Amino acid sequence: MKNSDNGFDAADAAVAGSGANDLTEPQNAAVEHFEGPLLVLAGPGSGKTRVITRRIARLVERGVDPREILAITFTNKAAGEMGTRVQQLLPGAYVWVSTFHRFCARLLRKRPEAVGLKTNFSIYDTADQQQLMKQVLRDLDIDATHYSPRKLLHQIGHAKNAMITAETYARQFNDRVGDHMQSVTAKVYPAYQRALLDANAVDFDDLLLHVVMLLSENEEIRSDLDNRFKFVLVDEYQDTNTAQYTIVRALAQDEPHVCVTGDPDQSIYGWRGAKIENILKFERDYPDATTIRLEDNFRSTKSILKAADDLIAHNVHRKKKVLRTQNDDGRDVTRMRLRDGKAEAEAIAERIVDAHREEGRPYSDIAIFYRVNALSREIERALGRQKIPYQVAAGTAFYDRAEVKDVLGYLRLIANPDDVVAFRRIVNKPKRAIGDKTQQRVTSWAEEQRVDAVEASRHAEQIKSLSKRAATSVKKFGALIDALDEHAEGPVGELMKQVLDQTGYAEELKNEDSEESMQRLANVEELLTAACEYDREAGEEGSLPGFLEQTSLTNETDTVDEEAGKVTLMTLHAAKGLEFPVVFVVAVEQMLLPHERSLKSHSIMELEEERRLLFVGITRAMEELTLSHVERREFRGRPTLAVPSEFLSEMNLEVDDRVSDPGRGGPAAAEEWENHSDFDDFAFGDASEETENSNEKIEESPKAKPSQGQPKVGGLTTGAALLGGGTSQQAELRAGFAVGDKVRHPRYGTGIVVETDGFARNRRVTVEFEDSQDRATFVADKSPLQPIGLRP
DNA sequence: CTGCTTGCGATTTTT
DNA sequence: TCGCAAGCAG
Repeated sequence: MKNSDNGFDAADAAVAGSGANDLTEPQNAAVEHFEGPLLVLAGPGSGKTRVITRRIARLVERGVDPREILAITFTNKAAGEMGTRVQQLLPGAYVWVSTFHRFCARLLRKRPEAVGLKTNFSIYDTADQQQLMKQVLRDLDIDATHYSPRKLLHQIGHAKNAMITAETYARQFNDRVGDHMQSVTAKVYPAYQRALLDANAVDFDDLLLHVVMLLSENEEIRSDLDNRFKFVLVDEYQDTNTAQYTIVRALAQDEPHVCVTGDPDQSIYGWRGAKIENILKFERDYPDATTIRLEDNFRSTKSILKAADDLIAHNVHRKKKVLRTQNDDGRDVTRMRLRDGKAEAEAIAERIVDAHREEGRPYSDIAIFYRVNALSREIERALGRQKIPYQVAAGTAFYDRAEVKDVLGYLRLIANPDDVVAFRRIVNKPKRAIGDKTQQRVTSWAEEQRVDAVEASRHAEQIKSLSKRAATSVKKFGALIDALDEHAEGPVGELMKQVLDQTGYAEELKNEDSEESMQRLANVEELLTAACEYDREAGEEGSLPGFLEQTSLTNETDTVDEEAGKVTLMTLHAAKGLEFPVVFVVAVEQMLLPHERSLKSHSIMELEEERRLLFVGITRAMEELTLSHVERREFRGRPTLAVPSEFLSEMNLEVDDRVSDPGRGGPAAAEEWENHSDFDDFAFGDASEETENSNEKIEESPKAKPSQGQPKVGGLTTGAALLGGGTSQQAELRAGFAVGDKVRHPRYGTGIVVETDGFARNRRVTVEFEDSQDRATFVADKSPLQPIGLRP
């Protein structure tokens, strides 16, 4: 495996961007562009990262002070890589390369009081957020079963992404009747923010949002930073959310030398609040912007690029962009059809064995992508059977492991005694007989007395509600923290050793002496190593909050070995930014890719994001690409009929049908499957389930319910609905289907209307689907059929 | 206060 | 089907 644009060559260092001709013309133009806003639209594999680093080098060469340059990325990995490469081009020069979140954390550490924080604030991850939210709900007496912390946090996160503060949100939805969720959120959001502030903590979104506030309310700070960072570079600009966008704008107001790079066609994080519009409207935001397109692809074969181009051309909300390459045609891109998930996994495993044995492909050249993690299982099994080494790029991130979080919890509480989530996490770990009730009593007493939880523990005997026993335990805990506090100012490694030792945490793991506990002990030791490493690297600058910040903002999930000699399995999302000679994308099926959820939303934007996701997957491939789909897929234990993805028919692919192939899965097996009771449920949708079901496919045979009398809207044929007889505009559209119309069904994909029958509510349309070659009849009024394209 | 059981719920996840 | 989280007995 390689990271895209990772091929750092000696030439880079030697020429240091001095206009050498190892760059294409547009690449060179981007490097040479000096002042003023610059938009670089970079197609996949077009050498974007290389351009950015060279551009930074060139700026310095022109006399720009490296300290006036700020480069922002989304991931630590990208920041690290960019930092190293800049370092190689400009030895010794200090250019600030950082992620958005780290950048914001740094700013907030400098001016925490401006947003109501203290400098030692904690950074909460999603688990911490949920923990805190649970307490908030308990305090507000809100039923957590109907209003799950997860969902409420989702709402809040959404609002934060759109830069809606708690106050604004509350004002907007307080008196409004309607959406339950929103009115509950209106109550919960301010309380949650209050709780965060009380805990002297921020969540990831707050990191950005607080900075937005800081910059918008303090013109002095803003202009200072604007002038300090004369040149701002932002990578993956298509993934910025509203808060990030606002921050960039604030830093590029007086000195609008801002260079953003990205590819709208690779925007796949809309669901996380990323606004693809940010990059699309850049030229409007900065009217004198220069736009450069990097359209030469150095990665893929012509066949692969053609498939990618054909696919993405179907997106309507898009800036047209050419994809071209000097590379060979290469092998055809294959569309492989199999009987079921097992056959699919097996076929891929066999193909990999072949490629490895016959063609001498190293396993590390090969990657398998899927839409959802759950799909990795079957593939892992097949690879295991064939004894193919593989690695799954997902798994629980290192810092998400319980034992790691526990140890960090102690450090967090020592650094920030207000951190109630940390307090509650570790106060009874290992077991100290301080249960939920006791914890509750301690924290609420602390709140009343306006002291932190640790201070409350020190005075446990004063807490009237506690039993003598409980008070003793709690007081002991307070003394423990005091003892550990002694080491707070020293090296983090030393402090951590003391924590492991004095709390009895390490001992408990040792005593358990199971396979699992050994692993956990090893993880804890790894954390200790990381702490010592931090001490060494940070030197004088090192501090406990500094270490904690690093761990909170680092996801060690980047532990995918590049040269491990293993096949790599990962989600399509995780694949962004990587490249592999051989790529398989599995389960290219309706309901999976595009995913069910985007289909149900009936939103073109969401469907297009799914298409971009496949686009990203396809463009990772350098030489060989196989997209597979199956006839039936078992999902969550239920067998389901699978329909080829509508995206497949948007490309012109070589078909490899392993179902019709005799010897592989006979009709007998198929029948058995179809007799499964779930099948009926699936294909024909049962009225008893939901009336608004999307499965109102009627039997092809005239077994379907006969027309139950004509509607009393004589005269008008299809017009009834068209004139408003329907229930909604959607119904109007649906009822108006005519033979020859192109339509889309969320489950079956795209097709052509071949027959219509009945009127108004009973209007039925028969559609022939492109991919399954199946015909199906629907009640137009009730089906989720959507017209596509304009009727002549 | 802890250990077990049942039940629900379920994409994607840069920080 | 599976994994975690809330809910009850000892």
